Amino acid sequence: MTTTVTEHRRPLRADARRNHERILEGARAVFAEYGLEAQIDDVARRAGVGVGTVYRHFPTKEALLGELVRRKLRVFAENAREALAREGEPFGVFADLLRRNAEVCVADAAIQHALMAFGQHISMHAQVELEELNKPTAELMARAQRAGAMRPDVTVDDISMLMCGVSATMTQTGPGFDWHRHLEFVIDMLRR
Amino acid sequence: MTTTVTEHRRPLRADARRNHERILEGARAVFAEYGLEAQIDDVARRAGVGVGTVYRHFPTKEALLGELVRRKLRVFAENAREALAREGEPFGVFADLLRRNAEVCVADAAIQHALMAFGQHISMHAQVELEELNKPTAELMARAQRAGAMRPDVTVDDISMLMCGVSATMTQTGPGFDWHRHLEFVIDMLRR
Amino acid sequence: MTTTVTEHRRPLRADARRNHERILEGARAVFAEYGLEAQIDDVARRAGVGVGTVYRHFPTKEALLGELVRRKLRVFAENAREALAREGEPFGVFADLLRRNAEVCVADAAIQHALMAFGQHISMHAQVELEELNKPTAELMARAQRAGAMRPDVTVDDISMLMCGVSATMTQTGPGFDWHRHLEFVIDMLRR
Amino acid sequence: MTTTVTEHRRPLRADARRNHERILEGARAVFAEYGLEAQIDDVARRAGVGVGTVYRHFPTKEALLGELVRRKLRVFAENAREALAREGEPFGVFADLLRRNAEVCVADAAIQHALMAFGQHISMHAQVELEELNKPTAELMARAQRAGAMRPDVTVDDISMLMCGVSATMTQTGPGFDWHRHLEFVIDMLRR
DNA sequence: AATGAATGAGGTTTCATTCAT
DNA sequence: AATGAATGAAACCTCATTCAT
Repeated sequence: MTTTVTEHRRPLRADARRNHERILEGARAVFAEYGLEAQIDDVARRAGVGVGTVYRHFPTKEALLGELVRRKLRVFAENAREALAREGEPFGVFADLLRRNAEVCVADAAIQHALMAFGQHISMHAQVELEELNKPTAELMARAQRAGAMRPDVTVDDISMLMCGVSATMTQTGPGFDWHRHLEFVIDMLRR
Repeated sequence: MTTTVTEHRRPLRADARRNHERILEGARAVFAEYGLEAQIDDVARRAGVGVGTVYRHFPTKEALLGELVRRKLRVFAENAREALAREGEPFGVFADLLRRNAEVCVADAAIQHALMAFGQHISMHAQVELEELNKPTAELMARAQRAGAMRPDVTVDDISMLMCGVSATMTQTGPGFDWHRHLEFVIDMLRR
Repeated sequence: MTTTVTEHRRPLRADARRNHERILEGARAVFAEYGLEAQIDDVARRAGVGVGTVYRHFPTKEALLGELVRRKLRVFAENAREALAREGEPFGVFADLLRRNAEVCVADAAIQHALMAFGQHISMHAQVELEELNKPTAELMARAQRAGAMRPDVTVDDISMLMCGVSATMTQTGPGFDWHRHLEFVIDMLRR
Repeated sequence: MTTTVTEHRRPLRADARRNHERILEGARAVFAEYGLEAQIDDVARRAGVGVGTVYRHFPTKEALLGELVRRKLRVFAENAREALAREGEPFGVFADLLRRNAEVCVADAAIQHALMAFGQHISMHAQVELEELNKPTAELMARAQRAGAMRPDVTVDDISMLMCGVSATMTQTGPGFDWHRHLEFVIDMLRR
């Protein structure tokens, strides 16, 4: 098995790096459009490369999905760090972070499906990214809790768990289902 | 297209009825064990019948899943009607119903996956069962709301939506994920 | 293997005989409509009996087809015997027989397909009927040949062969294909 | 839908072209040996490739059969063009063409079956090839007719039709069936 | 004798992954 | 490093035939 590019063993050639991006973006697009059953061939076509190239960059379909998930988690983390740098009423800042990340999620709900389908495996494949997300999040929560604006018994893991629930609503189109509403229920519940 | 048994055109022969049950039970078991990608052949083997028999009863994999889902919804509805007949503090009765139904869910979380995977389609295939569930549930909620123990703006559809979130936690095994905890958060949300 | 009804081992009960007819007629109809890939279930449904009943009467799909073919050959033979009894110019009488039998054929061209698909097997399954057909046909041909109106080198087998060709045109819908025209060519071939 | 090779979108890679040939040849062989019910797996095995490869080249069994038929028609056409270039008594040249093409046919009579089974569809899938065949054939016939050696009322379409009849004899093994004899009847009939 | 449910070998097709070019 | 053709293990589904009722 060859060294995967994502492990950054050595700096990539410029064109390889460009392909890497195009594949990831293509994957995001086709999974968003056709769901997880989209085929690697579709990803390749969308990315404008051959299947072989996809496999050179990601040894397996699961690995590709995994990277998409990790990317998303990195965006979440980035947003969290930004929130941390922001001035303002702590609970409001935190609530806005949840709203913002939810918007990121909904952009391609299929990745959400991936997150679910992966189930237990995800924590293994995104350990690092999860921690990078949890660190600033925990700090934001601590601030809000110290200010007496957030339930003191809620933990970062609870947030992941509850937000997974909100994501589930995104992929579901039940009668009267509305993830914005779901999210506001969650935020309300966290308050005080 | 052949008449599917589920349409109850005519009373089934004794052996057919028995097989129908065995198939459904077998399906529940293999989906619980191997997830949704379990194959019809596996279902057949587990049920102790030939593949053809499975296809005679359920023309397609989706139809089989659909029936499993409907069955589950019927159990939910049954529990709701029982709760309605029960004496006691309205909110507590309702909360217990949620807890009880959640336990039913977790028995075979894979069906939950099906519920998710179905997404938008489910409401079409389980219209009737959903209504049978919603009727008593709405009545229970109205009681709790009249007693001032439940948020007055919550609707039955909200309950479905929030419980789907809880189900998502069942299928996910994140760090610190605990659906009991998720459920209690939800119950808290609904209070007053 | 059970005794097939077609072998007339013992007189059939009235209802069995009726079913036998209905099955044969149903088979003729569905094979004519859907071609040879029509299923035994279709035959049974059309005949208004269960599959099991079809199998009681005909041990196999091929046997059913075989009987249909034999029936057709019996009609041909019947027509040939009638022609033999008729007065008139020998070649004309013979040509009319061919035209008449061709009309019988076209009624359900699918049986023709069966005749073709069977290929080499048919002569084994319809030996008797073929002879019953060939006897009067040979006599008719001899008359025409004695009268100097038909090529003297043509044999009964040639007629079967040439008429199979005409049948092929019936099942084929090529551009400009017209079995009436094909048949008249054949009749011309035979003349003097 | 993937681009089928037969559409000649771009020059095939050397190995793909080789496989294309091998598949076609394998198909010809197994259909000749086992008839039309030969399976794609058999074709693949005979060609020494995987099933997937067969499906990459021909999206469906019918497509594969179709190409075989078209190939055969191209050989017929090629022979017709050669005959056109030949010196000699026009009717004799034409008769020899029929004999030659009949020999091509008999090489793998199963394709003939395909031709029949296709029935009405064939003209749609082989329009071009049919015209390529009909053009020189019509010219050869015109010559013979102008020379007063061929019946003036026969058309190219009649030839197709009559030759289909001869082909039927090839696939049938009735008692006394002999396609050479059938063909000579046809040729005789066309004379003058 | 009739019924139709059950059977399961067999058929077509898909698609993640490998490998020759 | 890139390409896309090749692979073949599955997956789904059909249907001639058997067998319990």
